[in-house]
Amino acid sequence: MSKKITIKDIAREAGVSVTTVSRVINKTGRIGSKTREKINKVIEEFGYHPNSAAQSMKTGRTRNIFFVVPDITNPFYASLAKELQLLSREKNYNITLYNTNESLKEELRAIETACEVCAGGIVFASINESREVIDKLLEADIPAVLLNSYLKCEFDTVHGEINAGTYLSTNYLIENGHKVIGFAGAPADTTVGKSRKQGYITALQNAGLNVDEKLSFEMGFSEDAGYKAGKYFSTLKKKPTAICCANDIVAMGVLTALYEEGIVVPDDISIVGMDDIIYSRISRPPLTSVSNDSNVFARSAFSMLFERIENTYEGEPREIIVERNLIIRESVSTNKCN
Amino acid sequence: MSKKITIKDIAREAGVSVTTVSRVINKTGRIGSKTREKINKVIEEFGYHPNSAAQSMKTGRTRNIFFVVPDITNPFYASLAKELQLLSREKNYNITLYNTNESLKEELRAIETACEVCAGGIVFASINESREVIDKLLEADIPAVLLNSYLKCEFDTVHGEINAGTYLSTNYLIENGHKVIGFAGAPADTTVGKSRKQGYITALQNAGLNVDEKLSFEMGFSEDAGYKAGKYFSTLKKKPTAICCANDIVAMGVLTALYEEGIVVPDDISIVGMDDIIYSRISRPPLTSVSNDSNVFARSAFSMLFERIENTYEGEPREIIVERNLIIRESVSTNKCN
DNA sequence: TTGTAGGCGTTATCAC
DNA sequence: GTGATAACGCCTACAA
Repeated sequence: MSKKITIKDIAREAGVSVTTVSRVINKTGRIGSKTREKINKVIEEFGYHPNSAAQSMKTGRTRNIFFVVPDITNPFYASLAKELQLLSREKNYNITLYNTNESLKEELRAIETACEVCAGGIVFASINESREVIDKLLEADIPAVLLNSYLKCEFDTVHGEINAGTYLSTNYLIENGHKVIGFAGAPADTTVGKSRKQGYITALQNAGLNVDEKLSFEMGFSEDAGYKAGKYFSTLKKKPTAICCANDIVAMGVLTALYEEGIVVPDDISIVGMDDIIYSRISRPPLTSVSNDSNVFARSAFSMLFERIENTYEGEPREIIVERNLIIRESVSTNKCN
Repeated sequence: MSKKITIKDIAREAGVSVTTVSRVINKTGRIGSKTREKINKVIEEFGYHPNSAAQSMKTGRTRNIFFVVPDITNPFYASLAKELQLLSREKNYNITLYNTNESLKEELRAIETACEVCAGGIVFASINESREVIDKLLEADIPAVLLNSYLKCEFDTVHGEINAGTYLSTNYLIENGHKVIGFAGAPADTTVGKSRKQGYITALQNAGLNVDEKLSFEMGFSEDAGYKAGKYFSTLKKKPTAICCANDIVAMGVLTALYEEGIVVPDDISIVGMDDIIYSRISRPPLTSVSNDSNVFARSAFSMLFERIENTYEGEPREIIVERNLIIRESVSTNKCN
């Protein structure tokens, strides 16, 4: 914007007052159609755009939504970001990306920052729900929606069916005759981690199978954690015949470790992942996984958020549950009976 | 920020004028150390943060840098975004994410949007350089750095060695005895696409090998494009013994198609990728690739951008060239002589 | 070294 | 329907 043209220039040029111009920009109040046309023409002609700093100084809000994520490098969140940005653009909003690295401190700081810049909304994704975050969000008084939070709270949330993902995948393993099943990946001290572990345990228990803590390797959601888990399992005398992984990235790490150890998947050990990231299709073997549709997350979050922003909905907090489905590929051996 | 505290509140509480407070905030002008301490204490105590809308209304700039990318879903850009955000946070800047989907129209719109919100800087990544973008950037008059642009222009740039990536990988293929080598992926009408193709061609020519257009399948940087390329190559009577892929994602698609067709990599056909995304390690076989260090990109871009923002450097446009290295894994058969 | 006052571009509250 | 005018919170000459 080389020469800044303001609402005043438009008003002068159109021979009206700034008030009137402001009114047609914001579509507020009644305006004669001839006046409106005239003004719109001038706006068009001059390529005028309202200065958003000035706008938000008045309104105390910017057209800017904070997207707070544990790790943008995770394809699930990257896709989410992409869709969110697309949706936001249609409403003339921008997306501010805030990567927390799964740290509570950063999550809190993200909210503070959102306040400082008067963010118009927050889409908050975490692997660990905490009352601290919610309180801070409340205090911030910015419309927000929580992703992957199972906590009952004051905000709209969208999440997968609780515990369902690993339940589905573990159950599939059981159906295929597996009885000694390992669990890899999720950090034990996070909400999402606990939930994933619980799905695994429930499936085992429902089938009357033992839960053996030696068969759980809970470290983190990274490929590195998966790699270590794979190494660990390969040292066991009584190896599992299958491993349920907390997400696909972890599964990839497990795959790499097993490959290095000369263990063949799925012939020796079966693997299931979770999230169905696009790379699960191209792994060898293609990874059986559980869907976690980022676009559904994005759209649900977005529409709820905007109803809050535009005061279209002011009722009780809502909860959208995203269906999960087993995606069967080739990383699980069938009819294993040992 | 429930109750908004302003600079006035701080001034009143500290028993000084707003000017003085403003001065200590912006570290401008001389302030008595006792006064400064007092003010800082009050600021701390009240948890005061300057309203950035008001600030930028004065300065005409926000602490906000636009990160414009073709596709945030590409791990290279996702890592870049992560690092960029980390760096920015230290300077109290935020990252606005703008995904262009490789469309010129969106790229232009991104720049307009950056103007509207008075962005403090732009990091612009494209697979296609165009004078139009550069002119718009110039007109926007916002400090900017270009990623992957080889065009000599008015902005600082950071890019890999021109044509070097595919030159390196193709050459490696040649060294290992391959003579019939395909090229997969890059869209022919983009700068980056052309550059990658050129590296491939140069390597061939240097080795006195024929360039056969039938062995080029130029479609796009997506996995899907790679998949189609793989299918295409598998239908050829005279199949290549190796394929140079324009990036790793394309290579992944090729791998999938070849796998479906029962063609074994690297025994039947060798594959090389490019960018060394983390998933190339976990593909089967692990993919031989060429490094493209996103962290180096991020840090170089960031430091140059901030020197512009802070007027620490005002000289000629600079150009940072990021070294590329061949990463040898297992997707290339050695000693192929046919 | 510190304070006073004006203005940045909008929107909102009045009047007309 | 339309127009003056007062904020919004901050920065910055200019004064003292």
